[in-house]
Amino acid sequence: MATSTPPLNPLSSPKSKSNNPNESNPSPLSLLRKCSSLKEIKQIQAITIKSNLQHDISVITKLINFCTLNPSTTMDHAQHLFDQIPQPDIVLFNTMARGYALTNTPIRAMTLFSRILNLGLLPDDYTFPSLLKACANSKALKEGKQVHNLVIKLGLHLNIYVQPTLINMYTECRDISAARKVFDKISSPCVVTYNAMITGYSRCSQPNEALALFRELQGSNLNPTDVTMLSVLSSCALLGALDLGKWIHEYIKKNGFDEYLKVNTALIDMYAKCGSLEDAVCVFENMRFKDTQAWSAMIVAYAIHGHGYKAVAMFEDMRRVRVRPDEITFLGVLYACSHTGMVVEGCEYFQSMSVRYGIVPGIKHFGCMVDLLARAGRLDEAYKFIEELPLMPTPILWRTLLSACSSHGNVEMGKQVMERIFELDDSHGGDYVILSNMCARAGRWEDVNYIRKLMKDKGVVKVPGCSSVEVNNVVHEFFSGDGTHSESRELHKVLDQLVKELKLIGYVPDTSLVFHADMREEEKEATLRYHSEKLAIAFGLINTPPGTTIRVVKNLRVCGDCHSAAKFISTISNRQIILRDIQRFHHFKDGKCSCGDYW
DNA sequence: ATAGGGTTAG
Repeated sequence: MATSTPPLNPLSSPKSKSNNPNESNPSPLSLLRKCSSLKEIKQIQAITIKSNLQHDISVITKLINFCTLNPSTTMDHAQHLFDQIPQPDIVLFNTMARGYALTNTPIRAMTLFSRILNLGLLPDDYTFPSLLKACANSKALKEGKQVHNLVIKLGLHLNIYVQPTLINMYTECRDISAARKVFDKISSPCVVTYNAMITGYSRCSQPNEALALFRELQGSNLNPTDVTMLSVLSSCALLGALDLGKWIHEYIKKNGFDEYLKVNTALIDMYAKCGSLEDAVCVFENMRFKDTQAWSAMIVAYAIHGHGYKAVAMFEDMRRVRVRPDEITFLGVLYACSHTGMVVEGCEYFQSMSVRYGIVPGIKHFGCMVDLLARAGRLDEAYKFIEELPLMPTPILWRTLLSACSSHGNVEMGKQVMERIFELDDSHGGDYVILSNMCARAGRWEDVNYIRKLMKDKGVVKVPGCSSVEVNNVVHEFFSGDGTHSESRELHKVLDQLVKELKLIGYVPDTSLVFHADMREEEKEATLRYHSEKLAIAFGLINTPPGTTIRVVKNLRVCGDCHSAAKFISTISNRQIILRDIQRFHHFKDGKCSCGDYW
């Protein structure tokens, strides 16, 4: 009878099924070959019904497990199968929980968990990794802690599969100290647990801690893995420390990790973010096989270095060799367009994203579009664009528009936008600073005073500007007006002299950017002169041999006056200055910047 | 039958 069914490829062989239908252990599971599409799963399901196995819990578990191989399209079906089982066992629950964790539907996972407890079933070491992953995905710290408590109660905190997910849950919920507490209690962590902790540090922007733990791992008798290298490279990228990154690259080559596709992608990212586009290109070109992620990393690399046209050309190459772009590729392309003023092209790519590739634009794509329009001065269109969004706008979208209002000097719209931001979040110091600077430049001092008072009343603080420069493998940090660095006195003198020389070749300090309205002109100039970027550049100038490129990393957007000064410094000192700010790179050379002043 | 850490964007 089985032979009369139409040919079905997922079946291993119809013959074996009719061999011994009533033997004690015919293992119907052996008939099920791995499959993941809904169509294949339904075909197999039809066979289980024919063989009257649709109530066999192990068969259904297997089917549901197939659904978790491709969960985004098959989990609804899994749910359907699951609902028909009157008394699921713990294995079936675990399988479902895994699917929910992978589809990012943590609430369903937690509901499942309550059901397990209510039924009096005992969750085991297979249950918790999925549950914790679900909590991590949804950043549900409260639920995560509950699960953690139960893990301890059941004595499963020693399980090597549970430990990394516990750490991962805490770091994804941004509770890094809780994660570290878990880590410290483990007597001999395995390499996966180390990786979870190192990754946690880098995801929480604590690259130095990540690197310290990597060194500890090197000192142990465990061997780092490719995953370790991904997090370590990500940490180098955060620091912008090129020399360190190069050292890690050597280590990667020596240990054969350069065979891994993802490690190479992370290398491209690291080199790009450490300011060496050439090295990023070199890694990319040496890759034998390039996937979507590798292409995306390279597109982003060109984009953040101001080579918008090159980034777009890369995208066209990618299409030519038939690598499918994903939502992140498009973020890179749109970013490139907005930072190069390619408004028409940007709009076209935005359209083609959904029309040709079926990618639903997310909030970040909309953010790129706001930036694209607003940067180009089409402020009204950008405003309308945000208002007509199918999603709830985040303060980030309005903030993007606010920056553009500032660079285009549109105070009226700036105020309007600020109101919209305040409806959502009034605790962001940077917003006040932008608006205040705008008003100051327009000479509206009463507005400036009002904004300052508002900040004071609400207790809003602005993030201090901080710039760092790497000299002889040591990263030196400077804060605005900083007098703490050991060489600061000398540095101030150097800057005083430097600014005098810069003025001779045409530099004019832009004192309208100084926040305090009631300062005298000389005081304002002095404040400007000791901005963190300038301190870092000056430190680089006096501590490196002539002609060396100076690489500076800043935590905020570069200030307009420092941008202007850096151009003049590149001329006067005959140096290349590469400055990474929170958004992108500025390459200063011969009095010009790679951003073309479009920022 | 079921299980851990992951790059690219922001």
